Amino acid sequence: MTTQTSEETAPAVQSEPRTKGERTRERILDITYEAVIRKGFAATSIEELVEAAGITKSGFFYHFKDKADLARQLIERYTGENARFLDEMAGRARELSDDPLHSFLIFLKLYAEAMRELVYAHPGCMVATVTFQDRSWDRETRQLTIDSVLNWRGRFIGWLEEIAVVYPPKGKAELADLADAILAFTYGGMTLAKALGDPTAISRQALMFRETVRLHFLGA
Amino acid sequence: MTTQTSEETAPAVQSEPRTKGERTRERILDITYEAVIRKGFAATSIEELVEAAGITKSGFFYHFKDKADLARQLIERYTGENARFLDEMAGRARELSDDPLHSFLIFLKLYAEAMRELVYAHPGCMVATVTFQDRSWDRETRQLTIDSVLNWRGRFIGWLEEIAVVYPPKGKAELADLADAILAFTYGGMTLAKALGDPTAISRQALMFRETVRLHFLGA
DNA sequence: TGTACATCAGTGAACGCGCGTTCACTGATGTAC
DNA sequence: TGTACATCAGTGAACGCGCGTTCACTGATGTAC
Repeated sequence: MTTQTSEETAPAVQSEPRTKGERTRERILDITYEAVIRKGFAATSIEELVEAAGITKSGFFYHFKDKADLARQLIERYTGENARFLDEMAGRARELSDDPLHSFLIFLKLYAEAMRELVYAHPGCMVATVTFQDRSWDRETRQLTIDSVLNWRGRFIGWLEEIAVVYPPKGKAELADLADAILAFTYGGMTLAKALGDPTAISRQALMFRETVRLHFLGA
Repeated sequence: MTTQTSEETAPAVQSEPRTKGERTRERILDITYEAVIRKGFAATSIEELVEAAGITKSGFFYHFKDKADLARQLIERYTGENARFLDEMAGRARELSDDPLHSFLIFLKLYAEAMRELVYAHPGCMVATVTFQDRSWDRETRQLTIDSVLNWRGRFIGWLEEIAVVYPPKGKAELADLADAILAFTYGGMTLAKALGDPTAISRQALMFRETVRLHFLGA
């Protein structure tokens, strides 16, 4: 019974899961994500997850070895999703201009626009949650998020170096600090958005940073 | 027995506690702060706190009505400490210059310097932890942190308006967005500092923002 | 096309441990007369 | 200066509940022959 035709609340894009088990697993991860963002990992019980997912606790342990395994799979999924999200945006920006500076400025504009809607749904949110929050996560899981941060930091630095070749910087700031600023205003903006209840906080910070980049490479 | 002469590990400044009970209460709050920053509130048990404090669980309940009461007292204390910290810094900056812009730039410099050492010890850290993290905190407690954020946001906006009277802005950014940026790079910088294991992240962001402010009001 | 077996995707009941909380009691210190 | 009582700052033992985890079992689907 209760064969509720759960109307396919598909989790984003990514090759839609084939088997029934896959779908259940994805559903649990969706529910977990939402709960962890709201309350933290330690405060999220398996009991509430399985109730929301419409299975039993033992069903949960069919899909996940233990709670730490759930954490690891969650982070793997969302660092991946974050990477795809940024990749696609960077790719589109590169297509719209051959000039590295202009494509970077386009990227920041696209990013600001996307952030107006995403905010909490944004997978990068998990990074802030993990690094900030809990030593509930095991070492391996924390390392996954750190790696993803370092990866994108490195790519932003590369992009900025590419720009600096064409446009010798007018400002004093280090390129690494500019790259860090993207990460900083994203995580800080999320905190602010939550505290102020204003989801536009991140995109406004993104546009301010865009101006900083313009001034840094082009001058006034 | 075990009258360990606990060598007075004084908690910051603020009118040192007179009675024995006061000292114990402060000690518990110190220990709680450190644990919450590391692991989150839900993941922090009363048992571990009292063990570190060297009392029994029932001793804890002499000082705190329940766990939510501990949370509330913790936040009250650290929003207060944060306010005093910023107040003193703003006060010193105002003393060093009568000009609102220059005193603001001095403030940012002082802030950047202070952040090089503080990072995790910084009481503002609790804001990020509470707003980001846990719905473990009750409504009253969350409101306390939101109020403190809004309070400082308002003061920064006021200061920037004062500057704008003397120095008509050259840049496009809204003053409110500039004010938000201080909060954003602080919280974002903390996330970054933790993720990268680099405590200088915040102060570098502070100095970058300082440049942005300079350009906004003075031009290139 | 039918039967045998294997795998998938779970169920249901029970477990032990730790956690927040309570409650009756207590030794040390402070205050009144 | 000594006694009576009150308050402070806890202790120790017990509680029940929820949580993560296990284990034996099961119905539905897939595959081999």
